[in-house]
Amino acid sequence: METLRERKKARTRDALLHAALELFTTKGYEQTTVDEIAEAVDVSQRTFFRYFASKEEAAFFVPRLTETHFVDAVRARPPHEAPLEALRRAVLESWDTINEAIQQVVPLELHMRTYRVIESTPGLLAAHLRRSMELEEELAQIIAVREGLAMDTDPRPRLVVAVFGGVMRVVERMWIAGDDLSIEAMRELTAAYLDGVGPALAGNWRASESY
Amino acid sequence: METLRERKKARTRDALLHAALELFTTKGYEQTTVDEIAEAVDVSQRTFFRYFASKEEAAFFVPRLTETHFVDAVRARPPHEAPLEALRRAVLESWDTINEAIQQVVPLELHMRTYRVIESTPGLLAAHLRRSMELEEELAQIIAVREGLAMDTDPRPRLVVAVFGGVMRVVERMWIAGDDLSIEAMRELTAAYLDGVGPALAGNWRASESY
DNA sequence: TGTCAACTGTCAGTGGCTGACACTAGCCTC
DNA sequence: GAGGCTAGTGTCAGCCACTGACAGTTGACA
Repeated sequence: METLRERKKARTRDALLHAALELFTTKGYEQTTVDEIAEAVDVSQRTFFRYFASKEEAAFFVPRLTETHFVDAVRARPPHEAPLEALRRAVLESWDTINEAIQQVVPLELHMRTYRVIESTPGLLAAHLRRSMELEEELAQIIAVREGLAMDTDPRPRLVVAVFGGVMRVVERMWIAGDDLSIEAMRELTAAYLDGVGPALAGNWRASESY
Repeated sequence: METLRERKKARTRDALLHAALELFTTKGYEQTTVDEIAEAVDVSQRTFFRYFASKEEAAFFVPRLTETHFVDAVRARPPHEAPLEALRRAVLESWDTINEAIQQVVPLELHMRTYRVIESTPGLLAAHLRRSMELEEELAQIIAVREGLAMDTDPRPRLVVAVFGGVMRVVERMWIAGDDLSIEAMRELTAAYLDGVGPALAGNWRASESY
């Protein structure tokens, strides 16, 4: 059974999160002070910092969920798949299931708006990239274990993951820049770009005008 | 002719830069306050912020030089080279010439130490990654022009550059982690990893145990 | 040499973040 | 169901990065 204390805690945390994201997406991240967030929920500033280690952490609360979700999907991939193939299937698959998980915490539309804020706020973008790098390190670890390799001596786990991460960041960018924000659009971009890497690296682009 | 004012200005900027990097590398970036840096040069804190927009900017003063240097090298590549080939040659080439340029501003050894601080300080690492991303955007632009493509519709410029950037970040990581900090070691890593990308993506690693 | 502009110091203030302490409210035991 | 225990909170004081405003100083240039 859930105690009253815990329910109360969860409620203020949710309230703080909502207030924060709502303010970030309306008046901008840097223009929003922690005092304002706290005031909107009617708690002290000090309390905000007991729930979130920093103002930044509030912005990345939902993204953190999706990352965990994706990592789990990679871990669940059958070991006979080649590394890049496993990563590819894991992303495509995790998108189908992640939305429900998000919506239990925050309206999907609010999360989308937040994502835009992250991409357009220098400080948040920087933090996002560092988080991506940490995630890549974790993925490389998983791949290395799958393939029975030592990451210290063999760079290949990190290389595939780095390439994969690079492509995914281009996908994010193009997806957000475009006007079709559906999951399907994202799936198509992902598939197309991952397929496009090989040819793009080869480099005789003038011969094959496929775009 | 150089005026006295300008010389004086250059001298305080150099002094501030040196003091900052020296403090960063000895007691750590976050443990160093701007007041300490200013005090070491015997100027007011306000003056520091007139030379550097932020504490961060001081840490990235030298890296910014090397980036510009590298971008110039890419621009100078003959247009018949394939994109990835041009990028590859540009890095390898720019390393040979960059060191002199650095040493005119800061002792090479101090710069190395600073680089380590950047990689191990979360806030600086995040900033570094964002800078890398901006650099990649610039490179993609150059590539797009070289190949006569529109970046809005054709993702290939961004894709090659993203892959290239990803590999270079792995190179940085492994190079700093290793114990051979010579330029030659870096050249070898770069060449090996760039060559290794294709095979690593293919994925049947168990067949070819080349590492 | 005197005037103008650039450079600097001082001061006051904002915002993110932290430690310390006192207080309140839910929990658990007797 | 009254007691103590403890988790959660508010208040206060303070650090640090950073900024605007104003006044003083010092190099440039006629």
